[in-house]
Amino acid sequence: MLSKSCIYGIQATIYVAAHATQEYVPISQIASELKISFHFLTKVLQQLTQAGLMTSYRGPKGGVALAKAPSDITLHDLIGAIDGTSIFTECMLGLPGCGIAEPCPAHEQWTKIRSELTVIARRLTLENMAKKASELNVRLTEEFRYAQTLFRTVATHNGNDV
Amino acid sequence: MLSKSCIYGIQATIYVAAHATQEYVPISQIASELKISFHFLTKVLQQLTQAGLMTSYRGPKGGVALAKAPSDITLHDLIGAIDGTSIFTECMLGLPGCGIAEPCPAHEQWTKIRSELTVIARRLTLENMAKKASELNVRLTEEFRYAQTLFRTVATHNGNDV
DNA sequence: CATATTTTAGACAAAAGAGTCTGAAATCTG
DNA sequence: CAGATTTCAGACTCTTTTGTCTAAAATATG
Repeated sequence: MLSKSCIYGIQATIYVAAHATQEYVPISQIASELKISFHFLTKVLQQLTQAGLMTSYRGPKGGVALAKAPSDITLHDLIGAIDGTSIFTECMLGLPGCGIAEPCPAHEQWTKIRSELTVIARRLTLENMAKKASELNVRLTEEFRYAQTLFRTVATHNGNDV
Repeated sequence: MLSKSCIYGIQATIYVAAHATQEYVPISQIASELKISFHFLTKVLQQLTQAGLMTSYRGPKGGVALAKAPSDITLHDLIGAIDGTSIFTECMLGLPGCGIAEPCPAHEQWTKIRSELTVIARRLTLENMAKKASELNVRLTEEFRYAQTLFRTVATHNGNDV
C-alpha cells in the first residue's frame, strides 16, 4: 500500500507536529523515539523538505520543522511527496489509459474506492493526526504507544499491555 | 497497490474465464496474448493452483483451468492467494496491533476505506469481470484492448483510437 | 577561532520483487 | 515405444527498495 519511506515520513511529521514547542526537532531525536533508522529517516525527510513541506536547519539547535501550519499539510501532500500520486490516480491493474473510454474490468469499482481515498487523504491534516496522536492509547510506532513517549508524566495511566 | 504478480494473475484468470470453451488453456497462449513473460506467468499461476483456485494439466492439450465456477472466484480470492490478505486487514501505517484499543492516527478513516475495498473485492467475481472484459472497449492489457484479442471477428467496430 | 552538532550528499550493502533460463516430470499422439 | 508438448521445480540475473556508512557543509557555543 504505502512504502516504508512514506510510512516513516508520515510518522515523523506527526511527531514534529506534536512537538510544536520546539523550533527545530533534530532528526536523531525523531529517529530514536520512533525506532526508525536515523540515516534512512534523514533521506526521507530530505524528500519532504525538497517538496516544500518541511524546513531544515543545520548545526546545533538545528533539525527539521514543518514549513506550513499543521492544518495546512494533508496526508495527501505527504503521500504525494514521497510515494507519488499514482495511488490516487492509477488503475488498479496498472493499465495506462484505463478510463471511461477504455475501462479495465475493475475500473468502476476501483474508481469509487480511489476517489474516497483521495477525499479522506485530502481531509486528514497533520493537525488532525497530531491531535489524535496526542490522546492516550494512540499508536505511532511499532513497539510503544505514542502516548508513552510523548507524555511520560501521565501517572493515571499505569498499564503497558502491549 | 497490487504487485505485478497479482495483476498478472488477475488478468490471466479473467482471460481463462473468458475462454470457457477450452478445457485447459496453455499458459503460453495466455502469456503471448496478454504480453506477459511466459516463465513469470507460469510461477504466478502455480501459486493459484496451489491455492486451489485453478487446476493444471501437463502434456499436450494441457494447460490451466479454473478450479471453480467463475461466479465462485472473487477478486478477494485472487489477491489473497498472490499478495496475501494484508491489504484487507492491515493498518495503513503498517503497525501491528493497530485497532480500536490502540488506533494509529489514521485508523478510523483507513478502516472505512479498507472495509469498502473488502466488500467490493468480495463482490467482484471472475464472472463479472470476464463479462465486462468480453464487452467491447474493455482493457485487459497494456497495448491492446481485450476485445481485439478476444473477438477479432467483430467487424462493426472499426476504430482504434488508443 | 576551535569544537561540537546537525543537515546534506553520495557511495555502498542487503533484501525483496521482477524477470529469465534450464532441466525434469507428466501426458498425448503417432 | 519415441517424440512432442506442457506444467513443475529451482537456479540464476537484474532492478528497486530498504538500510548502513562516511565525508563534507553549515552553524551555534565557548
